[in-house]
Amino acid sequence: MSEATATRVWRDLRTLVLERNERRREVADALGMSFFRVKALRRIAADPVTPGDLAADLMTDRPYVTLVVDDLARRGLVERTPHPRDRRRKLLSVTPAGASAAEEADRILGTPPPGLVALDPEELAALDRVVTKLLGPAPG
Amino acid sequence: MSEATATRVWRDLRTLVLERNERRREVADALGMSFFRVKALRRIAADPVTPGDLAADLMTDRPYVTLVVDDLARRGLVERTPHPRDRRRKLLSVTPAGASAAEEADRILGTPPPGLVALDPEELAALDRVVTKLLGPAPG
DNA sequence: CGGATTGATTGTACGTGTGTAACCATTTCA
DNA sequence: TGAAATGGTTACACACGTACAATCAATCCG
Repeated sequence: MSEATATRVWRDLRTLVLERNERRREVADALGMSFFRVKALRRIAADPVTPGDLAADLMTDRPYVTLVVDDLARRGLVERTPHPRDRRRKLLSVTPAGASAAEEADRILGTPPPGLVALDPEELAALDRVVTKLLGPAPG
Repeated sequence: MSEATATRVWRDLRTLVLERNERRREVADALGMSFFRVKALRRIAADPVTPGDLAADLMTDRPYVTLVVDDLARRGLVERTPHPRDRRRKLLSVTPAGASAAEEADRILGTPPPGLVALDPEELAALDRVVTKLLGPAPG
């Protein structure tokens, strides 16, 4: 019984996030770049990284990160600075323009759907508790 | 206050669905095709459609649907049959092999994460209520 | 010191998805 | 009946992401 409920809830959660509130296209249009590059920019804006680490985070390889960073740098959003302790590496960081672009992306992606905001406080609090629990210990 | 909570819950929901349980790659690997084509196959399996309607559902254009359906047909997963009332149109439907491939995709995508199954029945029921409400009236 | 390894880059090839124009058969409608 | 519109297809150009091989500087380690 509970398993069937879990399956239905999971399907509904996917529908909510992936279908009713899919904003990849919106963000990509707003920033004028592919969603993949938005992810790269947001990752760099969150905290400076080396190209190698960025490649791992994006599930891609280093050569392609070079191309993506070239593009972001050409747009004036990202800078390459030398790594303080390893001259082979570079540190990728955002420029002010890059930071504000990343903020816009965060704003678009992070704005909760109206229905969520309109929930009764008790329902929202209950949802908050459960979701926090789900993200907590087990990576499930 | 409630708005801040909604924002946090939304971020957590996105993390849960998009990061902790992203299965696009897994499904694509399992079926040996791109996730986009998996979506096409699942859509056709759910109910026969015309190429034009499928294009609208997939947010793409008709010419590309032709290519995708060519590929799925070459794999023996999809068939084109004449439309009963309009000889311009065609009806796309799955073969038995296509149906079972779509079922496998559904199984992979639809299996709830362990943490969700492990919830207390009351918590799961509460989550079920709220999520159902969110999907209900307003499209938010 | 000197070979092996690491990190970033360049280059190349390929599959995939988007967008557009053109074509043909069929249907709709004046 | 004949012009316009619709639906699927073919063809083409292009951006994007994946995957490898190779190169070079810097670092690590025996």
